[in-house]
Amino acid sequence: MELKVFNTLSRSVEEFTPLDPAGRKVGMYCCGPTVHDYAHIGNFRTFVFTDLVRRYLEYRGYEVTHVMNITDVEDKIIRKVGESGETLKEFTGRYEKAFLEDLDVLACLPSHKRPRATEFIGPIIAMIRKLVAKGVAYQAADGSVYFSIEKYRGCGCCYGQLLKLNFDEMRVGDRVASDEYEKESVADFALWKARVPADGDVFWKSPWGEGRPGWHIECSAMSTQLLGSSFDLHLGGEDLIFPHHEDEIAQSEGALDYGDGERFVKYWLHGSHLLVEGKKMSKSLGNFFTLRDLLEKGFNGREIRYLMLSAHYREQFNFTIDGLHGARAALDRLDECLHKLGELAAGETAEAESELRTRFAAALDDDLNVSAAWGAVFEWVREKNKALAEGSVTPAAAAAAIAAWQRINAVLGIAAKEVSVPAEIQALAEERVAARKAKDFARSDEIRDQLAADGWVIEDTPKGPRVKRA
RNA sequence: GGCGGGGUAGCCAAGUGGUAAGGCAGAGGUCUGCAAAACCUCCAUUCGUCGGUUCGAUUCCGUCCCCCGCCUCCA
Repeated sequence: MELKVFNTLSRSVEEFTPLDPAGRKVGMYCCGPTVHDYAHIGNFRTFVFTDLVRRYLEYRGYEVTHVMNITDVEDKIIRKVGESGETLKEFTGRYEKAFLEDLDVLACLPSHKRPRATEFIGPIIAMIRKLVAKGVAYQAADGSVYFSIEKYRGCGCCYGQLLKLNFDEMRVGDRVASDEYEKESVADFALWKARVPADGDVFWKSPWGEGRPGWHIECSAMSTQLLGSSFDLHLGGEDLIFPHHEDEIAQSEGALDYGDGERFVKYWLHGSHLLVEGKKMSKSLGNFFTLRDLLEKGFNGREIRYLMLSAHYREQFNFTIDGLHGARAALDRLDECLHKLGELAAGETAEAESELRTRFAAALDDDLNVSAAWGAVFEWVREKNKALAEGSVTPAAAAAAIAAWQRINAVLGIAAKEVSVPAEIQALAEERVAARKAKDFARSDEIRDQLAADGWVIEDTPKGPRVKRA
């Protein structure tokens, strides 16, 4: 089976074939966060999605170079820096650190490269220079440099690759007063923003005077610098399709020289947004959550990751607190099965059994159908549980099952953390065994309540008691 | 207004021109001193509406209703 993905460029599912003639190396760029606040779970759905893509490519044997940028200069950041009295670096550094911690909580693998916009001012300026030299960018009376869509189109280039655009029907001016800029056309976008007093100390020198980069240009400059002028995959949230990604294409294909059939990015993948309790997240509705909010409610990263991975990435997903409870229950069931298999395998090793892996890969090959992949996992759990209950699993078979699980969990990334039982808890459990033997049920129930109060659940199995974290 | 994505059991969510994965919740059972937990079994004659094509449609086409996203710096 071949891996197939939905490419926004063609609006269809296509077979994934890397640009690398050897078919091995894959370059993947993801639009990272703007570090001006703690990221919310909507942001993280996208990052969990990109993590799934990266992990599955690696599972399939590709050598992935994963780049995720940090946008550390932008309007909101500049405003907040001005209010906070901190330097740009202090301010963005704090949120960048928090973001990376959050990614780790969600078991998202760190990208191989993590460029910051402020560290690529040189390449950004170089790219703008090329655009100006080619005549598709111009400096306006306000000192800023803009990309001219009309001139770009005039060169035979296509603006509107990711979506159908109809400028006549667009509602211009809803968000940005069109007279705020001195652009030749409202459709044009800023490459370099001239310094204004409100920018404070945040500015760089450029051939067009002091200022700072526009938003879209950083991604074009960083991605092509780090992955080459053409690379395989570019991912992000669906809202970035327009204008951000469309503008990235325009800038890159406008500035760099591409041969016949060559283009900036081969596959564009976009993740849909999530709703929270059926509504778009908003602070006024009280359904706006950062990852940290959910952790404070007592949920953990794997539960949140599991929930985010329960729906297909191109479907809008309804994230609910109820769903998180469901995620916990589902993971408990999986953990239970793996625990039993692990006990039975007792350190034996074996080749991974193939059926689970086959079904799992078939599901993910189909445009990353992770829901179907989970279906395969849980059917496997039921089969294993049944066999375990019948006593028909050999230690070698258990080891083969565990090995298969470990292989697919390299993609899913939701392995349970080993929990060690403290000595005093273990001692209480043993005391309860003695009490039960002596038919002192009052005492044994008392111990059970005590353990429960300490956050431990005791299970009486045919092989004796088992203590678990509640 | 333009463009796009959806409506599948109480909830979440896959999927298919041939009769509906999976998870949660719920019900029954096994186990247990009683429980809990765990495990097993069951749980959509039906896929928003009304038509059409077809031997057969939830799946294709058309209509209507509803929800959601983007439309210039929001993942």
